[in-house]
Amino acid sequence: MAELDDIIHQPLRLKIMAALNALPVASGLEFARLKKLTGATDGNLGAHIETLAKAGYVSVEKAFVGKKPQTTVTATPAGRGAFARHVATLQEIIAGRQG
Amino acid sequence: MAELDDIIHQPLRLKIMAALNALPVASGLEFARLKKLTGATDGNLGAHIETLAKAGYVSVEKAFVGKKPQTTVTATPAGRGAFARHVATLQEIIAGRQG
DNA sequence: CAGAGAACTCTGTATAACAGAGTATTCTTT
DNA sequence: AAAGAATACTCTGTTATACAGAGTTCTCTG
Repeated sequence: MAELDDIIHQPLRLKIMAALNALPVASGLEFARLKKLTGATDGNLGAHIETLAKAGYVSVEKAFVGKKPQTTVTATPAGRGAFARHVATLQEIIAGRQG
Repeated sequence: MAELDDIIHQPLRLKIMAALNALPVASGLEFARLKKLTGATDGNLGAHIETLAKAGYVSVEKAFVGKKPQTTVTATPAGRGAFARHVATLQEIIAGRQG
């Protein structure tokens, strides 16, 4: 049976990757938006973003916008590829193909 | 964002539920077949089946067939419902609907 | 410099996945 | 009856990690 990507499979990270993957290539989401979207505490969210970044699935850009710091997270091509494969594997399992 | 079913989300249990869900209602799979399908060790597989049984998602029937013990696992209506909801939630997340 | 806001980093707790060892049950063979 | 084989557990110890919340860093404002 097909193997799922452990990095992506965790619910919070799956949500992050799905949200980023739905965006046009090379655009991202801000930390605050992701926090609202996922409902995670900021410590926890930061840790998961780091896990994704270490895997090379997202890139993180920090900047000051106006007077406030802003972190933007963007899916990398590798991240989009891994997400697509993960989804394909999920669909295969869900469909009940028992090969 | 929609919440996933923790019981079902775990990879091994997802595979078990998907395999059982694909069968005609009221038919099940034997322990040995599930073991082969998932690649789990028997201790681990037994533990996951118990978790699913405790949640009311599967029923477990033990019998002797010929000279050998045989355990058959079957998805309950509740299990099928939970699986369907879980899949719907997954699809929603994967589609990137950020509501 | 005090204070505010954003995004961390760190720490401790709790959960739980997993492999592998040992056990119970049943039948077969001797 | 005792030994052995097969199936499916149950138990144990290790390891990983999710998570909340506290404390920290960085920048700008007043």
